[in-house]
Amino acid sequence: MADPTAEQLSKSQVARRQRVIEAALQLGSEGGYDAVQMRDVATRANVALGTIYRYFSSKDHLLAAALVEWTRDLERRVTMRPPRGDTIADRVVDVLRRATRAMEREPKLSAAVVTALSSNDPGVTECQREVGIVMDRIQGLAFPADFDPALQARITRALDLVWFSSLVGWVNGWVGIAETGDELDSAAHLMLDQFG
Amino acid sequence: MADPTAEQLSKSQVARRQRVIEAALQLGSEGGYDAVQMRDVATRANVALGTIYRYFSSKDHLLAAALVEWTRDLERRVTMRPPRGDTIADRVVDVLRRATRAMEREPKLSAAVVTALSSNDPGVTECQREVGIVMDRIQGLAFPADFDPALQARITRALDLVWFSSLVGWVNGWVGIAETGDELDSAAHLMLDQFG
DNA sequence: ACCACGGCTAGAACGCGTTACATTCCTGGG
DNA sequence: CCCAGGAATGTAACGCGTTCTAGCCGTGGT
Repeated sequence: MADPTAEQLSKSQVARRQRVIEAALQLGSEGGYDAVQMRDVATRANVALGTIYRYFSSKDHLLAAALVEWTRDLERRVTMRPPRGDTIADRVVDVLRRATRAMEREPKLSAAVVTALSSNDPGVTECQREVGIVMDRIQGLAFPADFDPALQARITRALDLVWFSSLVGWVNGWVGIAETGDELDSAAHLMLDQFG
Repeated sequence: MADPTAEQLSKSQVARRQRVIEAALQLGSEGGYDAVQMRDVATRANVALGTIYRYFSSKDHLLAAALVEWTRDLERRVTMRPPRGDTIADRVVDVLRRATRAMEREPKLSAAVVTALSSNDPGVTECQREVGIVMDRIQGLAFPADFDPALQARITRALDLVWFSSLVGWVNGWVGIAETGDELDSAAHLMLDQFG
């Protein structure tokens, strides 16, 4: 079943699934996308190759699922230590730059999961949606409570798109990590400076 | 050589290269990315499999090169019939929507080339850059001549990123084509309504 | 305690991008 | 006109994601 959220998994099954994700994370952080080879993941997770495909519909789905976990971690961290800055734009940029910095710390792994996220595998679609939702929530922490929700949604959505493009550009080597941050910065200010 | 722009190609070589691209376009428009199989491209272009790799470093590079040609066509069309609209935002949106509509007419092919464009193949990087440059020029047609160039570059760049994300979202089935247009619309207005 | 059933395993097999190799063709310089 | 050398051909082979098969194991219902 490609969609684990719909099923009741036994304790050992949850553990197996987690072992698989962890194996993928390890291999990915060591050698990037290409180094995450399904046979190696299986070996390292002490699982049969076919078993992986019972939990994930593809290699990309597996890596995308890992990114979902990562995003949730980020949300936790940002919630713990809320964004700093005088203006909305500053706070939004603060949040997005924190996300970028976290990825910078594991460049190979980040490249791997971002690559996976732009696959058209159906299993990935749900992960993509999930990541988008969490990113929206995270950015929401940078807005004042009385900000017009519809407007906030539009801005947040646009910044999600810019963020995603920037990441893809970075992992594919089109731009350096610094430009990535600058582009986010620029876009956020273009959209937000006109408001408080 | 993966970079045909640097070399002097004989007449028959140019023709061969073009046959390969055309074969890829045909297969792509019939069945999308997966249907563009290198062996089939070779057969249809009356070329040996290995020959394709003399001109393109990968399947993705081949498809990306096709997109570059497509983008140049778009530029020609937009130059012929300049963007319409009262405000800058309207004109920019007009241009971007025209691009989107053109893709809508060949959904399978568009999905194929956009997929290729987000590959991390080194040969693709140059195509990506080229597409970006052309898109910037096209958008430039929507700005008045006296608009601040630095500001225009920032806005154009951000819209490129939004455009790219939207396309990826569309070809991967995350959003419908209508939302794609709306997202561009929204972002363009967010950034441009504050100016003329 | 037993049986049936569904998940798990090991491993083979398939598809397609990519590469390698031997051979033939074409072209431009002597 | 001829020859050297790069380009093109046809085909086999490789790598890795994915799928398939056959058999084993463990668990939950009777």
